[in-house]
Amino acid sequence: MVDRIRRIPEATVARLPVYLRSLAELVDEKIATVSSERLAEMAGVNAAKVRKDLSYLGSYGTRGVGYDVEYLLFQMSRELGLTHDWPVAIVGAGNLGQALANYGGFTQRGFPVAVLVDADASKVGQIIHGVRVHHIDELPELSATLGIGIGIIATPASAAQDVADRLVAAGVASILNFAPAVISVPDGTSLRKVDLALELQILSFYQEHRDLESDGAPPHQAPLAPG
Amino acid sequence: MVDRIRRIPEATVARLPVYLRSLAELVDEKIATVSSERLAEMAGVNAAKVRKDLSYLGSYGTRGVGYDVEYLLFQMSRELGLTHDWPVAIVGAGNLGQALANYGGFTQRGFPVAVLVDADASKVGQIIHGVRVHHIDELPELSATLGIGIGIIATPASAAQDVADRLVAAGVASILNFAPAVISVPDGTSLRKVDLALELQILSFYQEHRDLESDGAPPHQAPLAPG
DNA sequence: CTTCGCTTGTGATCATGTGCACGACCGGAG
DNA sequence: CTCCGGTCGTGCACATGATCACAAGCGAAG
Repeated sequence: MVDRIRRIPEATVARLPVYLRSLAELVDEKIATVSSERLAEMAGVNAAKVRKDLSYLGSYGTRGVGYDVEYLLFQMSRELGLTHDWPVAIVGAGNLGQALANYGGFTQRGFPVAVLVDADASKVGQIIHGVRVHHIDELPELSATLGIGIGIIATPASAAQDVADRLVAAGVASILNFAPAVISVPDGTSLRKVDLALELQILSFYQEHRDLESDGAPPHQAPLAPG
Repeated sequence: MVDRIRRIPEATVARLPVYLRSLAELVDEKIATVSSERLAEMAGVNAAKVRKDLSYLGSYGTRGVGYDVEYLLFQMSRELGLTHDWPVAIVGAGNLGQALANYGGFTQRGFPVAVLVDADASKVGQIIHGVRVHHIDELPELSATLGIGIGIIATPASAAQDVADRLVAAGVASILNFAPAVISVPDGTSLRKVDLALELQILSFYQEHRDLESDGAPPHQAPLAPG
């Protein structure tokens, strides 16, 4: 592979964080090197896939030995852009928004909740888990001042598209959407979604079909998220 | 297509709930028929994909006209197993578990939270949003009595695999995992995961690479979840 | 220096998913 | 009855992703 022509496949990108977490566990256990096979087991994937995925990052392994855990962890963090913090803005200070602000896992993993934003003036000024609620009209200034890199949409579905537009207008190029709605963003903006009801409905489908197909057909395999 | 040989592709299954939501909107707007093109726009996908996806359910469209909204909605609900409720058990009554129990969207969409379960005896007996907390050892009886179809893991990562094993042992064949850990389940059990930190890290990757590649390379397209 | 066991990196193959293009078919107009 | 605009259903080609299998390369032992 030539040096800088590594366009990393989307499917691989989605797995890198899983490897990262596995590597972090290995560091905790003071394990210095790891084989693709062991890493595959920890990440719940196939060993060949691990090797191919890691090869997109560069040739960081040693044949006959494996991968140096700390070095690989560092390289992967660098590739994922986790060597610095990404301040996050949560839009929507309702149930979900508050719960997300309360969830400590974000800050701990380099995504500090810098600000909560809501359209409801009566919520502005409240402090939730140490984070102040601002009015959504302040988004552009807040984004610039706080260096917001990622916006999280935690509003009702009806407001989601408008909020997405405002985030884009405020210069936020990465959006995580929790609202049960399809939203569209311009090219150059990344959008991912988390939809709980959707996940449950997918589970429902497979369960229902397991129940129905009690005749000879082979059982469904456990289907995992598309990434 | 012969009558009952419709093995629906995984990618299609993941899109069905999105179509379902779009159809529900159309019903609200009293719209009787819809073309694949319109539905595609609402669901944020390609029209040909819509037609192919829907064709797996059967030939429910009319050439020159489109799809009957209500009829298609009914057929899709049936296929997804949404004609009856799926009682859900949430394992872990901490921050996340309580937030999930509070989230009304589940019950509303046919997934009532039947019970909260925790290993901490001091939490047992509490009522959270109308749902009583039981001890995790009671899982088998609860599962049978309440007809639990789906288990939601909302525990710390360290407990996730053990909880999954207990759910499977209690006869729960569909699991939604919120814990940031890879867990494995036997064949015949469906497993899906929701990992917030992972989503943020994926966004971080693309943002970092947009920032870096300010030279001639074409911009990344907004990457959506693999389904 | 040579051999040997082990593990990586990757070419090749197969499976799955996407998108186009077009024939099949419907309903309405004349 | 025939024509015609419109939309579905699907065969086909292409893109992406998963898996296999194996040569290349490393380190240790003798």
